[in-house]
Amino acid sequence: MAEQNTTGNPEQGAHGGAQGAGPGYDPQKIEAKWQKRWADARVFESEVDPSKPKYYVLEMLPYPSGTLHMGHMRNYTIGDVVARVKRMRGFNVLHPMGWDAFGLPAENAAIQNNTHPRTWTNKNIAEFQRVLRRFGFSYDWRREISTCEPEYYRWNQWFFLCMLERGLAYRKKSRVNWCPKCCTVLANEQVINGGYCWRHEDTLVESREIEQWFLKTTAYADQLLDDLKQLEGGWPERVILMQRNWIGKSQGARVKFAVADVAGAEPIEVFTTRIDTIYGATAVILAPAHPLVSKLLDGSPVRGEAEPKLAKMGQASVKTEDLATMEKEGFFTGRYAVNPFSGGKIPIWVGNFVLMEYGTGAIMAVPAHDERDLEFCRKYGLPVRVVVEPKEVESSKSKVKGEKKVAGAARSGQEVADEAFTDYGISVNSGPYSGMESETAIAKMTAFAEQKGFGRAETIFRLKDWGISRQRYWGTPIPVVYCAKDGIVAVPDSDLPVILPNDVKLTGEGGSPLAATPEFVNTTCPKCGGPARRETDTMDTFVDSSWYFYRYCDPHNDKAPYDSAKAAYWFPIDQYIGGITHAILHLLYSRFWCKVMRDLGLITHNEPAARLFTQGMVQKGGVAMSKSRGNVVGAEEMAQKYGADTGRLYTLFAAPPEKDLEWSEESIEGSWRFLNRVYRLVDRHSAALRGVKAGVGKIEAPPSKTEGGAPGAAKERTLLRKTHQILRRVTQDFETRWHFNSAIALIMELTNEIYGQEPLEEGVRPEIRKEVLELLTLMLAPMTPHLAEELWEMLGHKEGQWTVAWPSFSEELARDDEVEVVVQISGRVRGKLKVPAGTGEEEIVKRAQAEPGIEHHLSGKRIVKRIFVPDKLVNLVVA
RNA sequence: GCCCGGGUGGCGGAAUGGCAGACGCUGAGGACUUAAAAUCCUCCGGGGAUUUUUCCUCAUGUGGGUUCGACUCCCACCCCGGGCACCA
Repeated sequence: MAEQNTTGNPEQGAHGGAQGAGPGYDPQKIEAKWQKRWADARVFESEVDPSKPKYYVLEMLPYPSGTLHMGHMRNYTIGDVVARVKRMRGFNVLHPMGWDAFGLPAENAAIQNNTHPRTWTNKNIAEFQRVLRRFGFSYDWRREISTCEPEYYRWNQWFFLCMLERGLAYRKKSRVNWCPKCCTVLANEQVINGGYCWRHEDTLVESREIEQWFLKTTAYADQLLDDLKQLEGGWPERVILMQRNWIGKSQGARVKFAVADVAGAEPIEVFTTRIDTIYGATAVILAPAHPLVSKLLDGSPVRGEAEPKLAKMGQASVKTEDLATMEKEGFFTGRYAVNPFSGGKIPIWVGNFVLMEYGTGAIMAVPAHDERDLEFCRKYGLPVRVVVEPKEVESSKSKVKGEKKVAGAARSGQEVADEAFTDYGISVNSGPYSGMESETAIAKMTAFAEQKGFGRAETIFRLKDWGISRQRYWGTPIPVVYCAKDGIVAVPDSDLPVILPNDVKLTGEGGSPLAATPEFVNTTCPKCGGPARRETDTMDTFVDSSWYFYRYCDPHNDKAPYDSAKAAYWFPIDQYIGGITHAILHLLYSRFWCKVMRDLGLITHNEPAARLFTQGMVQKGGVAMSKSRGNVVGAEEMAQKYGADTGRLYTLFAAPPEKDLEWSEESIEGSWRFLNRVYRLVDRHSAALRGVKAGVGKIEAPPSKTEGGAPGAAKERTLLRKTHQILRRVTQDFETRWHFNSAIALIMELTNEIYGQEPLEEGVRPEIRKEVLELLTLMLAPMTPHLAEELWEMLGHKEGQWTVAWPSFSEELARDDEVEVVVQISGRVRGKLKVPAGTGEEEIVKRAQAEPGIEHHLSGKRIVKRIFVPDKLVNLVVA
């Protein structure tokens, strides 16, 4: 075994080396040792403590399926570094972990393997937990939650009832997205790539109509939008933007068009953001599903030919992918509408591009100023009437474009050429509004419509209410019963939780498994005591993850979801970390839930997370790691081969945290080598330094040149200077910018410097050697905590490193006494000068001019200007 | 189509408007070794001049601009990645 002392073969650590007790770096042994010490000392357990500043750092909770791979570990490593740095900085850190344990894969796996979703889930949780512990993440495991436990989901039910009581939860029949593979309803957000299931990317989503439970997210649309402002600076701009687009606020007006020549006909309401273009409306177009369509066709002269067309549209594909490119189709209803402004009669059409779900399901077509309308009207020969003209043609660029548009735009409202002019401009051909700027016209015309009672200003949102019903087993039962006498009855609080029965047949064949379980379905009405049926839908799992981080504050509370006082201490989350994939769904629902809880009086803040960080993916072969692609690098495998610290270091070093990272087996070897290098360095010196009384912060001033007359005084100064300079920069990288990769580069640089000064015993006093090596281990502590602890102990410390604060650097020691000043001639580097720090401009210029390599650049020329940056650069501009 | 990111050596990536390529990987050479592994040291963007030392020059997607000085700021364009997309 002796010859293996310095082995760098990672396999040795895992196998032979571990039992050998040789002095080499043995991560298996070291990591187990320190994980136990931390657990015994309860280092990561935290409680409410108003005397200390708090810091809540959280990584998005995982869905426990498949294997934990390095993609997961990157996320947790970033969070762990932040948690450990903040802890070293004196914060009371809350850093919890839990399991998003409900969901379809468990149910599918159970069907496939003939087991129970709970068995499958708990097995995975045990597995995940073991691997996370193996990586030494600083979680307070006492706070672990699992969303499939009744202790947790009971509060989903409780929140649901609160919302039901307040009208925020309601039931309605609605057209839904149905995935034939999941056999369940999907939220809009779960339909991806223009019509495919988010879990089964090859499965086209169908459209069905079912009774569903909804949560009224739209009641908070304005707040969800407005409060995004509070997140600016703390959340990535693009996430804010994606949410803003998703909410899709649109300000405009609702305008009624009366139907001509039909006695008692209901007027058609349209929504428009451009009421100023109404004089240019040449048709009113209804969505095929609009309820007025059949009434208009009733008795219409064209009824015969129109009805088959309507029927055909009704069964058109639901692929939203096609929607964008689909040919616009439509037909005339035989009826006319009256333009409330001009009094003119325009035809009423039905068009497949008009969406029933958006606005009023009807539009006015203004072909001259809307591209879609233009396309439609062209196709069917409807007239195009120009009512807005560009303001003065300012630039040559817009002239080119403008020419095209304005060319045919004769004032008469004849056919215009080519493109619709959709910008704001000046109204023309618009009765009394002609000559007004678009903004003015919009305001005046909206006011007029309001005054006359045929319209009003209106704001609409793209955001829809959140459909939470799932016809599946493995989720939170929705706590209501249906009674023949009393209708929909809420399960009283005292009867919560409505327990998800264990004994259920899972077949995977359509419909809800709960509905086929009579023991669950048949119950009594809480109101009248008569027979009743339970709701058999379960909740979308996004409900679970919408508030789980509050439960971490108070995970065992059986009287309330959490104690408000505890939440008030810990919230908002100071740093939330997760993938960009959750930029809309999870984060929007969480924000909604927060606002509901605030209105319930549970909390007082508006937003759950002050800062959000979206880390990049870990890829292999250019694509994200996933089990289905078969390109995962297993976390446990890494821990066995190199140890957790190497795995952690590599994911931090290989790329900045926000960027995607391409996994490289060769590069991780580099991280492994580096840790070995550090280990050997400290190991070599530890015996001599163990008893030395000195260490961090004890050295405050640089040793003077003459100190002890030692020839190594310069060496000591160099070492101390480098160490403190790097400590300063590493501190910045951790605190202000999360540049973990460059922090590691700096620590490597320091290690190289120390190696370069070996043997340190020659000329460097023990207390200085000790200070330098201690700072090195402390800088590594947040990233490779096990190794750092081990080295700290090797240097003679009885108390764990967790008791030590982040070191502060000494400006005095970091100061350069000699600097290299760059000499530029007319902006080009021509030389460098070594001068004492703080040398003045005159002196530098004098020396620069005397420099041999520089002379010839100056000869025969006149210096017309000079720029001087102290201790950095001098630039002589010559003519 | 609209809105965000991003283009730097063979590769991953560094650079408050001030020496482009830190640090690592790969590769080459050397030391140690009987040998290999490991370790330690040196070199490693292109072109040119100089027999060494060294010097010049081009170079951060392309083209302009601002500046004493631009990877960094401004304008236009090209390419790659992502999001949204008949939203009236």
